[in-house]
Amino acid sequence: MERENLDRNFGFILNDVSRLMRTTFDRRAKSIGLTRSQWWVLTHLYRRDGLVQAELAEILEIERPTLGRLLDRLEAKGWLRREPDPGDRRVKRVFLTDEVKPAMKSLRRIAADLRQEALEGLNEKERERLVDILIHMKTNLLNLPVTDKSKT
Amino acid sequence: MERENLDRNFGFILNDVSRLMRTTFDRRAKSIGLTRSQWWVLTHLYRRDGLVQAELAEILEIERPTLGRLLDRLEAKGWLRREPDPGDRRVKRVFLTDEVKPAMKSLRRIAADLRQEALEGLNEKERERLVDILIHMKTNLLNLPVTDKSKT
DNA sequence: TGGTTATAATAGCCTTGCTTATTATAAGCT
DNA sequence: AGCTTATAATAAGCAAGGCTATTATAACCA
Repeated sequence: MERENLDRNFGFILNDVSRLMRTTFDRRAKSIGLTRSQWWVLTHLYRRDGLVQAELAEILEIERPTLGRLLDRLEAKGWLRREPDPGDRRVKRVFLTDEVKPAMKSLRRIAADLRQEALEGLNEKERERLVDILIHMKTNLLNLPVTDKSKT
Repeated sequence: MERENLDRNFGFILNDVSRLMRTTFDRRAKSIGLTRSQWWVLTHLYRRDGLVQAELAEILEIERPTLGRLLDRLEAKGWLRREPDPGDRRVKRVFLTDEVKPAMKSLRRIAADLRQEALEGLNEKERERLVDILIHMKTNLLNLPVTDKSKT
């Protein structure tokens, strides 16, 4: 047991697969000028335009400063704009610009293709099972106590 | 189909799970002063000390500059040292220092605990199946053509 | 031998994560 | 009203990915 099989360490395979999906997507989307993370932001705004930054960060499950910088870049490139909230001067609401729509279509296609290629050779049942397992794991991880727990 | 279910987009769930594993590990390992990526480097060196940087990057499946900076930090903190190769002056070989061994034990424990917690509620068969699926996906992704393929 | 090609490591730049700390503004309480 | 607490956004700093370009050295070949 000193010699666990590193090649089947699922934590790192998970990491590898996740990284490969991200980098492949980013390479393919490069000509459009968007990364996968940026596309994901736009996708959510596309469904619910005018969100407050804090809400959007919550939905995307990333920290607010992380989202802040993503929005900086997206705004600089003209994909969205931030507008002050009339009722609360701390708040900024985020709105997509019109340039977004056509790009979204290409990106959705890139995403769908990549998903298809990644899952090639797995039948529908296996795919469903995979998603179920991942959701299960995510729930496990979100329910971990925040504290160190190096005892037990 | 305009309204695909974002919550079951496996690419992003995968990303979430991977990120949660990483950040949880890193928080727990913080007191030791190592990150998960750094631990992974040490783990491989522990098995094969004295590797050339390029070989190590290949094994870890990360780019050489990425590894280079990881090694910078690890070297600065005294976990390893780089030594010139006597036969090829371009090459540096990487060796663990003695401080590493005790830390490795704690980290292996943190990793095992986390793995256990993440997989809680999944039986052995499901776990095996998960790893099989992930390896399958990884193979798919590694075999993708490098080119853009926005046709097809 | 000398010129070209290939390889190892690194520098430099960009993105996206997380943390912690600041600043401005709201909300809530006495 | 005024004080305290909470919240929104951002700044600043660190880590780890990627990519491209540089530099030093080997290897190859003519």
